[in-house]
Amino acid sequence: MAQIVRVTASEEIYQTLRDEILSLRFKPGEELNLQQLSVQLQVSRSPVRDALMRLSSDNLVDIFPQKGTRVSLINLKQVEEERFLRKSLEDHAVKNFIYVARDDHFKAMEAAIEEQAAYAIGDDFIKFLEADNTFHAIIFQAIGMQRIWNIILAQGGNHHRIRLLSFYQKNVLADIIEQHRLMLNALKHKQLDAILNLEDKHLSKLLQETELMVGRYPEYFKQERTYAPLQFQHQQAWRPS
Amino acid sequence: MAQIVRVTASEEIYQTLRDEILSLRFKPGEELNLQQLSVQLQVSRSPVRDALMRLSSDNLVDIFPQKGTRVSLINLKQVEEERFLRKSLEDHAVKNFIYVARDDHFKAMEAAIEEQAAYAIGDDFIKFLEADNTFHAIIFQAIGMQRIWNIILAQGGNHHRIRLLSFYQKNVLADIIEQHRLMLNALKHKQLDAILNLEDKHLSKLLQETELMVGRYPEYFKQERTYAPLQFQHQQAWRPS
DNA sequence: TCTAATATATTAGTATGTTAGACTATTAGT
DNA sequence: ACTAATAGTCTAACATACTAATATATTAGA
Repeated sequence: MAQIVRVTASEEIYQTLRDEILSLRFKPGEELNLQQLSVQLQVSRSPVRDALMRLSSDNLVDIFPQKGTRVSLINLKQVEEERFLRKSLEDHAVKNFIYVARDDHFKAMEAAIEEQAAYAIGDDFIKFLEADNTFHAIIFQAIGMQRIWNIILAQGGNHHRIRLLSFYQKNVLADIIEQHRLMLNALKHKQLDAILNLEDKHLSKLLQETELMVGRYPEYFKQERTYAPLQFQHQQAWRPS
Repeated sequence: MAQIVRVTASEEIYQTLRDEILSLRFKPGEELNLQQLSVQLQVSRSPVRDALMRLSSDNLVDIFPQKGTRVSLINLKQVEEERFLRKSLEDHAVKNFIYVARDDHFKAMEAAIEEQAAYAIGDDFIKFLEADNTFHAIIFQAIGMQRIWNIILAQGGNHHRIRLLSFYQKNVLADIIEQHRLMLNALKHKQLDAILNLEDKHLSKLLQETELMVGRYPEYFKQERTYAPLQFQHQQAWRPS
């Protein structure tokens, strides 16, 4: 049964823009002009608007009615919540995973680590993060919770971007690879406590790095608690400069 | 500072339709005609379409391009995943909650339980479920993770609907209230294990009820893998073995 | 020079027209 | 009667037009 997957313009544009934002090629705070985008992408405003609305519900863009749209700043409160989400779900997933894990899962995870190592050498941060995601995705795949992983991805835009920034720090990549090796080993031996501790360690490291990142790229971060723009109706004071 | 909250037609329609679906006034499987809805709601197709797209990413409607749109059937696999999501996040939340819980939190939870009891007497299932949600929302509110609770709500449409169906069973409401009382008591005494066990018990009860519901309302459930509707969400690259 | 009123430009939200895919009913050919 | 082609009728996706809200530039008045 050959499924014909119809890819709409809206879907394609969504993926394209999401990619640009998550890769930081579109900078946090950067203006996104609907009119201009539709000209560049050679389509009408409708599919572009659809894509921007979806990105808004991903918290990746802020839409200010009658004012403009911009790539969302990295909101530290949201990063915290995305990490809470991720930690909760991974802990639970891992608990189930050790009972169903098969050798081919471990093989795939090893492959993902090797892939990471290769991209680390070439300093290809984006591919590195993709391989990192693959490593974790395998766990959710194995327990039949693919959709849960998709939620983590969809809701993890702020976390994703700050991680990408952190890769510019020395040793960060090597540390991640080492942690993955340790984690894989613990998974193989069903050492649940060790796994959860590793994750905690990983997370506290990220917290340290976050401070560094805010210091280095202050313009990318939401500094003050202002009025949070809601998904589709907003009332925030923001002036395009 | 009087914030003028601009409520768009699109937003209003989204809430309205979502309400209709979650309350089961719109039946699972029921067709939703864009043209027809826009006439009924006295607006153009645009805001209705926006609302339907958002409902699609909530997994509450399925959009089949060039074919039609319908209220999504209750997908048991998705129910399972929504419960995984909820259980993971609540466990983690409760662990944090017992350290920050104050008396006014407990008071609010007691009030929510009393509210439930009142609605149970009147067999107002929808309000009952609202009060149920309030009970759990307080925990997330207390630990500053309101957005996490919003994710549970947004992603919990299938779970919500099957719970609502289950209320037609005898004793279900009374059992839930009793469980909440036990849980609140355990929370007050920081008995973490007791809380987690109560949640597990609660969940296994739901599994039993699920089977009953499928038998009673088979037309509301997705039985077989048919054509996958176009999903407005991110697809992950890794393929199953 | 400074402030206030007003015109102008720009924006997202909404309305409406058009296109193309998917199904159904009908008809033509055997 | 049965199949194959086709016309007609649905639909959502996409394009375009319009409206109302908001920011900015300009002007008038002191």
